Amino acid sequence: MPAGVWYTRNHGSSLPFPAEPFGVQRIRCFQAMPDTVLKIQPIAESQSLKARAHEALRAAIMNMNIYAPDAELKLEERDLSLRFGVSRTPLREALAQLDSEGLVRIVPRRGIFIVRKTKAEILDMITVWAALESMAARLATQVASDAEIMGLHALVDIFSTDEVAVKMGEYSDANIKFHQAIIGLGKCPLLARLTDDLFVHVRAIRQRTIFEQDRARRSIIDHKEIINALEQRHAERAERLVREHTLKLREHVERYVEIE
Amino acid sequence: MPAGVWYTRNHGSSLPFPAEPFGVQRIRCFQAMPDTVLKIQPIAESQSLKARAHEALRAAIMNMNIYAPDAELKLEERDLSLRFGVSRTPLREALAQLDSEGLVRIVPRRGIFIVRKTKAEILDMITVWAALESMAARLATQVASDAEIMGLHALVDIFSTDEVAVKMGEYSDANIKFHQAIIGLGKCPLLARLTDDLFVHVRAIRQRTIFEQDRARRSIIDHKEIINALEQRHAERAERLVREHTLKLREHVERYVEIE
DNA sequence: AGTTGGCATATCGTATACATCTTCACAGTG
DNA sequence: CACTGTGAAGATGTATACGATATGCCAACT
Repeated sequence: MPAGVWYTRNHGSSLPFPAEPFGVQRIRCFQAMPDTVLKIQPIAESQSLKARAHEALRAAIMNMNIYAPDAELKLEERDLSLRFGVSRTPLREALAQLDSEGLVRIVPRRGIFIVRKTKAEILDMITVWAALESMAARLATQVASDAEIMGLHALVDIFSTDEVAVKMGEYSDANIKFHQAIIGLGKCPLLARLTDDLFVHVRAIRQRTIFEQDRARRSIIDHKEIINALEQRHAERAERLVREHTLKLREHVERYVEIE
Repeated sequence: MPAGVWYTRNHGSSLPFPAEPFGVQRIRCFQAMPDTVLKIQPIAESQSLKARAHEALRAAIMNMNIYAPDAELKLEERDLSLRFGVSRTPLREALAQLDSEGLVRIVPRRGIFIVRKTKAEILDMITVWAALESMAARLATQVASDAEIMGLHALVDIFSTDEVAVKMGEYSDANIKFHQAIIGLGKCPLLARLTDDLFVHVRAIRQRTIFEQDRARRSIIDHKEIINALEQRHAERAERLVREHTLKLREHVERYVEIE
């Protein structure tokens, strides 16, 4: 058994269990594998309070309709601290991260506010989304498997262009999943991470606008064309269709949507 | 003088001076303007220690060649705390931000490490850069002024394709500025912010590769074509040229550059 | 000789304490 | 009546304290 294995195991992870200070007990964590060589899989890093607070806050904000007129946008550290049961320190570190992700804004000495984007910022986000998703589509034509591309049909075909009006809620979900799926097919983790940060806001807009002005029906048509381009491995076309599709959303928002 | 002016002035900013707690003294900040109406420009927010630490660390990391074999990648909180002259708390908040920006990685209980990207991650970053800059080019054809586009010549024309070999250092700078300029012309702040996060790494790669294999000469040719497309307000072409130009870099890195 | 166990030290994560600033209300003044 | 100044209360920014864990060294053992 090479010594390096143990270093690998130890590197970059502290233990997920609260108390287990003994080397011997650590070894017990390793279960005998059927293979002849011990296969080490990295242990999930112990979630620091900071990390957990970050996750919880992010989830909470994403589940909240921040564009509702009566949305409570101010966060109070002491309140959060009490509700999470941790002190302000890890909380503030989590908030600092959310700040640089653009989800909240820390105004020195004034407080922490959930960010409600202005219309201009939302248009920017849609633009960036178009750039990223269209690149993902381009990549997908090169790296996605046929099966993966085929999987997209499930998010589109069940809705005929007529049925859409009936299954509104479902289609809104499927619509959003479709776009996420394309980004996934690009197999570029950074692309996925960046769109994650935009997701809260773009999702809210997609949900809000999908049933305005016949957009759902046209959306399905676009999606089918996109799948087709991907299936044909036509990079330029797939990229262009995705970009144009998202820029249509941008156009629609610019013309018809009033924020606040 | 409308009362609202004062609110505007006070909102979202505390004072940039260390000690000035009196309203009367604050009023002295306002200088008489030639116009009849007092023009208020928002005062830069008082830099919290956190913000300053963030800025300083970011600058320090960006000025460091993190890909040098002997680069010191581990950061120690106490050391930084002493050198900055602030306590660990604001420092840690700054580091939490740098972590979510991807510039450093906080490994619980192990320390804080400046992130050295893997080759795969660098390829991803270049890909994303291509997506963003090409979108910026598209936007630039619509929103940039003629004068702004003309300004790009300054970063290209001074280097003839022959001279490039001579003025290596200068061209490396100009090359990078050219790409930043294009992104600026898109006038989409989000686009600029996202590329900022990629900048450290992409810049390092551009600097490292620009003089390999005749790339500088070809780069100038590409840049001239890009300017031309922008001048003609040809969105599709500008976008395509920028994308292809950056994807050439990606290709080059993938083939010839070894990271670590 | 190489490996294991124990201990000291340094560093990190978190909690708490303190200083400062903002906010809000109300009294005072023209 | 409107505006300005004052003060208390609450919230934030920062410093420090403390417990827990990782690391490195040295001795003991196989």
